[in-house]
Amino acid sequence: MTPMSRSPTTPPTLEDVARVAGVSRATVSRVINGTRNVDRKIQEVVRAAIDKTGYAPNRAARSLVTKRAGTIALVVSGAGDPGDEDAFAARMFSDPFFGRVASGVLGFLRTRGVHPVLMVADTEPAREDVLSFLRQGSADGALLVSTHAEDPLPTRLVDAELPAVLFARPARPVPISYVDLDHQAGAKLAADHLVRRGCTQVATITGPLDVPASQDRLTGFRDAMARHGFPYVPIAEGGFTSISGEAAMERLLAEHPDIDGVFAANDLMAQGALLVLHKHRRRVPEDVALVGFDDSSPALSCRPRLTTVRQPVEDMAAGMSRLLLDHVEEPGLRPKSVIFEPSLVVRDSA
Amino acid sequence: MTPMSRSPTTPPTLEDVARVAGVSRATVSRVINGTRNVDRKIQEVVRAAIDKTGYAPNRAARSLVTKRAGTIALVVSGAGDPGDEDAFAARMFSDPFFGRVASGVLGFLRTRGVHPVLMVADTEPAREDVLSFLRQGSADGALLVSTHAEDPLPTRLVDAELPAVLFARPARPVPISYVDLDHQAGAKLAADHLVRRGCTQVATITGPLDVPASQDRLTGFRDAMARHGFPYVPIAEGGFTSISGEAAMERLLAEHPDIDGVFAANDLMAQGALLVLHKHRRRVPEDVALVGFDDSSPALSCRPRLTTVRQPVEDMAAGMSRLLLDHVEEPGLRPKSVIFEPSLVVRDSA
DNA sequence: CAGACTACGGAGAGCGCTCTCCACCCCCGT
DNA sequence: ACGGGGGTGGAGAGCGCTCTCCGTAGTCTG
Repeated sequence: MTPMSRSPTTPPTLEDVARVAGVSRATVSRVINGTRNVDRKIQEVVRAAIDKTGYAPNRAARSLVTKRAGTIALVVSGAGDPGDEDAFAARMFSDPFFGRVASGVLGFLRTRGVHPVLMVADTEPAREDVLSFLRQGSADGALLVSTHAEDPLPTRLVDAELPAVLFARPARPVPISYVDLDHQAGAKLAADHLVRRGCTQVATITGPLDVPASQDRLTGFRDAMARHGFPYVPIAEGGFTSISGEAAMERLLAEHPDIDGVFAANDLMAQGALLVLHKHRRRVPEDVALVGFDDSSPALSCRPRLTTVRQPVEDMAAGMSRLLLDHVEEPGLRPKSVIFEPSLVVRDSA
Repeated sequence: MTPMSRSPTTPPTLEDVARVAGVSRATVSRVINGTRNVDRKIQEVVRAAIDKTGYAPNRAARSLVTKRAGTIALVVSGAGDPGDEDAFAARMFSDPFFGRVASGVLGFLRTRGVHPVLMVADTEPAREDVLSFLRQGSADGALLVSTHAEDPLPTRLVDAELPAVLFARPARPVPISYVDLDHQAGAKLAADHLVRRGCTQVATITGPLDVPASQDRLTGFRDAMARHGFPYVPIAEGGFTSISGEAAMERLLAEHPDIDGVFAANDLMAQGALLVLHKHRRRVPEDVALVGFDDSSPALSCRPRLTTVRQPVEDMAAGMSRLLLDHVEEPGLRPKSVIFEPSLVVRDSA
């Protein structure tokens, strides 16, 4: 009942540390945050007291006054199948691409003491959830990996003046920061390589044509091929999945049996194409040369291993995180974009 | 300078809503949290005021008094390669298995207003980070997906009396809750299927033998084979990756060229094995029947599609989350374990 | 040596919320 | 008519932290 009695289950507070160290709360706070010069000796005493008490600063209390959560939302956004919300998350998270994004984000944030909260925004309530999460100050900003061209979230975030950065340019113009790849340059890399190899009947499997990245890869590929003297490139649209790649390859083969080179707009679809080419007894790369895009894990687990356009996803994710932290620091900052350069990774398939 | 002037950039607080509604802070709080009966009319007035002000409760302030963060840590734990910390994260997150875990966790939490914070604990500082994150009250508990047999994190979590639940039984006994699969039953499913198909020269590619799941799958497989009259089962140890599966299959083929059935302890290794079998011109399933484990995405993108032992990972992840929330609710709760049943998914490879 | 300035510790006011008390009102029984 | 009790709103005390403001001591300048 004495005032000094404190339940042993209650974690130590700044006050406790201050008492043990024989200084004031403010001083302990200064030592912890390094905000101002504190005498060497006192610093040591305080640190000893921290160790002794096992003190850990309470994040909620700190956030309350600093108005910083120290977390950001990592949002995977897209259109879920109504009635099967989990399927969207499952699909996204099993895409090796997302794994690389997460890894890049984590790698960058880990040194800044910021932590990502995983969120899925595939339905309207889920989007509301993201918005209110940010408005509550539970996260200082949002990193958005959007899969859907008509995603309303970027606009809503901008309207609410919440710091946010996109992975990839939005389909419709929104004044928001993003990182992206020079997709056209990447596609050109693929085209040049195919032509250099001597391919003359080249086709491409595109991604869903409502997403800008797919469009750009297609445009870049066509332009480059045209410049090489090939004005016509057969195309088959896929959906960035292995299965859709198979279907697209089947179509291509049916309509253009003499194909000797294929550019698939991502590795997953290239993997599917490979299966179909095997089935049709086309040797890769001898009969048909195949170039993928992304340089994700399937590129390596395929046989032959995929020649592919490398997207520096981890770097892009890190860049996206950096951009977001900038926006969090300085709320007025106007939107920026950072474009990364792809590179060709030559392996066995072309 | 009048007291009513409030910067327009400052988000509205409970106080503001109360003023607009003409009631007290406490009443607004009660309406929002539904903690006590509030007069119908007043409820409506308050809700109108909330809409009008665009109020969103400040999470930090709430956490400060409720001592609940409303978030949990989703920790991927293992041993990183020193000097290349990011590689670990990259590997883990691109494993389709992890994607399913994340998706299951998210699916469960989404309805409870709890959010997962993604963390990697591959190095000592990273482990410290996880621990202090929890001790700071930034998260109410931890979900641990451990890949490493000697992972010290579970013990440290228990010692610090922090709520935590593991995915899979820890290698060394620790008084902690976990969900797991009946791996032995799963392996038996594979063995029975292979024998039923008429295989007589059956081998297995195991996971790393220091992790319990690998041991159990091996033991279960051997026992079942023995019961079928096959006392000897050649084994090759892999590392749960596609590459390691290739190497293991090569070894198996070199030492036992007459093999006609293989059980791989996960789909990724089965995928690798498939590549090697193709290379050696063994038809699957005609010459060699192959059964995987997990039923993850590679099982479907392989050709032939993999017959595999399905692990209900999403359900397990949801169960893990539920267990954790129970522990958060009731700190004294003693450890529980929940074991899930596998099932056989018959496709084309066996 | 006065005056001014620098360096550094302490006091105390909040940050926005929840929750315990307390006050009040109205309805009931006697 | 009056006391008791259930239902409901308000007041106010913190939760643990940061940060501004102030005080004191030591240092420098002319």
